[in-house]
Amino acid sequence: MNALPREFYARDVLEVAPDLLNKVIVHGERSARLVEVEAYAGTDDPGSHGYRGPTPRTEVMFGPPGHLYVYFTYGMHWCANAVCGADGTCMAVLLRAGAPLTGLEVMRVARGPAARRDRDLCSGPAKLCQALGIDRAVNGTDVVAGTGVTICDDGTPPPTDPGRSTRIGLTAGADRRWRWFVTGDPNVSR
DNA sequence: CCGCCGATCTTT
DNA sequence: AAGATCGGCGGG
Repeated sequence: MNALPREFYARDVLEVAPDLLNKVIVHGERSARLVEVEAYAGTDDPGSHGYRGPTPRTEVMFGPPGHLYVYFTYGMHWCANAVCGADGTCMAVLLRAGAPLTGLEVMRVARGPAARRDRDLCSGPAKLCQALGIDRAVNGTDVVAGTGVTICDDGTPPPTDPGRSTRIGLTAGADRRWRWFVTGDPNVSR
């Protein structure tokens, strides 16, 4: 299973986001197949953390593609994005949900008693990070290098006709249909 | 299954 | 003061 090359990410986020469906995110022995993503397009996008320009929090999104932008929200949750586009631009794909593949025992411990079923492990952006052990420690790390958090291609193609909708949980920029998901997958968030 | 509410703290 | 969320609880 090969890490996706840097060029994969060095494109417009609206091309990269649907292409990330069915790719595999790996962290140590834990892995999950991505089934739900959202695109965020920086300074043109009122829904993006980067809308008002770079800050200490968002500087990773303005950097080179193929890195992880991890942010903390609601006082308790981590969420992860794959940074896209050219260095200096601000584009990222929020990794919203995955189908657990390996390391399910470790994921269950990490997620705690709320995760009764397998589909409770990775079926949301903060659940995915908690299950995979993604937090501040891996913000800015390279997902191409093959060390640490890596996004891989195991040969499964993206769906030819993915589900599509507006993004979830936004007030600003809520009208853009920049969410893609694997239709019918039980791990897609609600 | 659905909807509401509180938790908790960083960022602006 | 609000936020790219989640889990528990109550009702249908």
